[in-house]
Amino acid sequence: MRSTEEEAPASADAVLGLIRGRGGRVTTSRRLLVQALFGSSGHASAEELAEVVQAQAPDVHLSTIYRNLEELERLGIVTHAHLGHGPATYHLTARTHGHLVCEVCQATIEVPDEMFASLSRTARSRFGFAIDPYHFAVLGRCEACAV
Amino acid sequence: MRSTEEEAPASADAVLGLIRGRGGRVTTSRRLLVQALFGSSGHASAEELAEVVQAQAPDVHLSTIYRNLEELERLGIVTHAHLGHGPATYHLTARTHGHLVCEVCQATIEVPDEMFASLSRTARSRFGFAIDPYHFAVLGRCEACAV
DNA sequence: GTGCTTGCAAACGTTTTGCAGACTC
DNA sequence: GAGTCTGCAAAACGTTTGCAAGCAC
Repeated sequence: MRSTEEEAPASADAVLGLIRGRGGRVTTSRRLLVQALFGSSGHASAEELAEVVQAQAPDVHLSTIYRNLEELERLGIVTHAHLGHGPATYHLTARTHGHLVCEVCQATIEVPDEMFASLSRTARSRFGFAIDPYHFAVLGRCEACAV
Repeated sequence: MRSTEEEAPASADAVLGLIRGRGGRVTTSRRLLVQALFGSSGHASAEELAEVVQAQAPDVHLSTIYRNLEELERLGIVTHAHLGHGPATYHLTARTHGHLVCEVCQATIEVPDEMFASLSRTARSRFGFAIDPYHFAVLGRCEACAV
């Protein structure tokens, strides 16, 4: 379901090497951003990542974070997900996983891939459609907020 | 899965009666909006609904459409769904259904409820989570855009 | 006349873009 | 030095809000 294009770079340095290999420049903002991604639990918005980066380099602008995240997505290193309303969250592609998000309290449950196996199979056989269960969370109500 | 609170009003007039019954006023913009919803195929954005309304009453403002849609959602008559990036779509609650949306070409497939039965069961038993498969579409790739 | 509703304008939060200067290679 | 990357400011997008005037009841 998750295709490993090449190998996923396992360290910040490996990612920076990949950037350099493609003719890109290794700048302070990029180094710090990649480090922030490796250090993040996996649900960081652009703004949160910016704060981590800015702790070390206060002048890095939010638009630079967005531009670099976009570039990292093009390289397949980063993936974004939408967990309901509010900002998108960014994480290393290797750490991708599905989410259940409560519409009421915003609680987020990370779910194992096999939960989508049946839906995935049916969508493919009935509609030729390959679902990507990671891009948008599945909304609903958690136990505490049940109606 | 879909609870019929009272009966779903079956006509524009019935909806307007419901509004009046709650102390609300039946205004031109409301009448036209409700008619637009009954006339719509079911995937209309606020802006598209505004255009339909404005064909008859050009001065109706987009913000009025948003306020009225909000009110209709409070009454349980209207539901909105997010089909990927871009604006939300609004439709009569009675016409709610799930969606598969292609990340590449935006093609939208309406899917029968039972496609989510297995996911729904597993989410409930494993996490006590009641999924709402209508609020956010399931993204992926359609047959034509498969990788 | 009461008070709900409206149009307008302005703000919102998230993300994107144009530009001239700064930096990596 | 060539060309990429940056900060800043401003715009874009969909949506929400404050306000005074306008309309349904």
